[in-house]
Amino acid sequence: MSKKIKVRFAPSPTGDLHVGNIRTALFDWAYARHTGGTFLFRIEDTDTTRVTDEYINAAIDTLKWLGLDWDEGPEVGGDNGPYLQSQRLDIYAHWAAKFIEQKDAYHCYCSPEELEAVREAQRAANQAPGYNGHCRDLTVEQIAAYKTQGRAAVVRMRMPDGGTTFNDLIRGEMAFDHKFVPDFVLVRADGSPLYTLAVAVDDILMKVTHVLRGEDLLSSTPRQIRVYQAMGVSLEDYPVFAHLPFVMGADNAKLSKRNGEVSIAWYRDKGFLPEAICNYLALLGWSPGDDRENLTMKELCELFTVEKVNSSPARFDMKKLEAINGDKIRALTIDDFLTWALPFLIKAQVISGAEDEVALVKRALPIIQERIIMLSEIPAMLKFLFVKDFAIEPESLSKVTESGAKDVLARSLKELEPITDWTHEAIEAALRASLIEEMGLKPRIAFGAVRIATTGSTISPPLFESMELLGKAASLSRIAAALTL
RNA sequence: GGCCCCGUCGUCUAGCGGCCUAGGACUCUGGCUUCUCAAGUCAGCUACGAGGGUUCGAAUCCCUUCGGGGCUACCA
Repeated sequence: MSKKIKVRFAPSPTGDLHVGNIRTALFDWAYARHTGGTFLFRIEDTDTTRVTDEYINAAIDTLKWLGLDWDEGPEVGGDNGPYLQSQRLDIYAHWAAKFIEQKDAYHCYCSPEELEAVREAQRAANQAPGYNGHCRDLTVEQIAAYKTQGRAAVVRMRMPDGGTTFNDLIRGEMAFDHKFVPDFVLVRADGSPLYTLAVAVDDILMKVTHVLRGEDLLSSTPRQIRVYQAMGVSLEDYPVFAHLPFVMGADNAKLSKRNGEVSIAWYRDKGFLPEAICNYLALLGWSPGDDRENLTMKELCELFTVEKVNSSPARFDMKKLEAINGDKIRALTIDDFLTWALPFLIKAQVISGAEDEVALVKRALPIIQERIIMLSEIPAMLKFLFVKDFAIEPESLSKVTESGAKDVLARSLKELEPITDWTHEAIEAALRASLIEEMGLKPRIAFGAVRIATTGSTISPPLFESMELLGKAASLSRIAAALTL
């Protein structure tokens, strides 16, 4: 029996989680769910100068919002915690000491300045910059001398001659010659651990079986494997690696602040649905193999396999995300749509959230559902139903003050006044009979004038439905008001 | 510079030696529908980076080349 699959997502929250992080998290999660395995969430906060509590909490919040639930990690706990590396310092210290004792690692007394000088020289000589092994085999006298100078040492892993090979699930057989993998630092001079130590130790201790991560970590894999060896892990207990291709910005550079929106918080504020974001991101670097594209989270889990992940990088395309978001919004039930819409309307101060307002919003949602691609468009679309100080947008004013329009409005007023059952059918029947048939006007001209008078804009939800929602009193008073302009 | 990864329409992709005069989706263009805007629907544009091989046959295999990206930290 093969062991149960455990996939981990281990971000280093040095800022808000961005699109690339989330795509990785999504794949990690989907793979765990697909295989019936465990999804583990770990915070890599060994770089205390860059990771903050605020970012950690934001990361937790973002994953929850997206619906990527984890089985082990912050808040939910688990048998292999703690899941914040900053709380596991003693564990790393133990292994670092052991590595030194085993001579797998050694103290390096070179100062940052000296190392930089070496690299500078290497660059000048057109050589590959990298640690030159200066402190690999210091004598006791040399060590004593350094100590007398008061030098603090880092712990460096000794890379043996030879190479490392491993099978990447996405890229196949990978081979790295140790000539190009210099001895690397495990522990800083102040005693704090580095990612290089912590990832490897944690993946083993937390019994992670599959490491799916960004391809930027591909060339650091031999270092992780070196740590497994030093830990005495047997080959069959090494995690399996799969290096995901990048998500890039429009100009082919890595996605960044200046190159497309990266922060998931931005997408949330804009009114993208989590399911749309996940659906779109899943299609970046992966496809189910057939022509299916509109997938629910459930279908995603059922269909997702690492083998189907592409090896080439993908460009982020906002237009396609928008298209998918529009699809997802249209697929929402009215109750769900209402739940998503309300916060946007309240935040924009279109409504306060009162019961009668919510009821009206609920009636109005069906007519705007197929007209928006983002939830943030809702306030502008429904504003006309709620504004106290109604005013026609300046750029459309002329279309309602011209004499032809005046005739249309005057006639409309006359025809609408007697209507007792204020429904869009009755409104439409009355206006069509008078404006189109009797006055012989083109619908777009006639209805255009009424639209501007009642909704304040040339663009609105369907006119008759809008007027029904607005109510008879408000509709008539707005038309009457337009007549006086 | 060195090491590594990658290369099919504008974009995301299907394709894993013959089913490909390369399919789907988004975008774009045009038509239909139509009270505006959408939605829907129909049609169209556009791709195997280049050059060599291997083969009866290559987008699919090999080599070279060009192009893009990553790593080369006491970041992750």
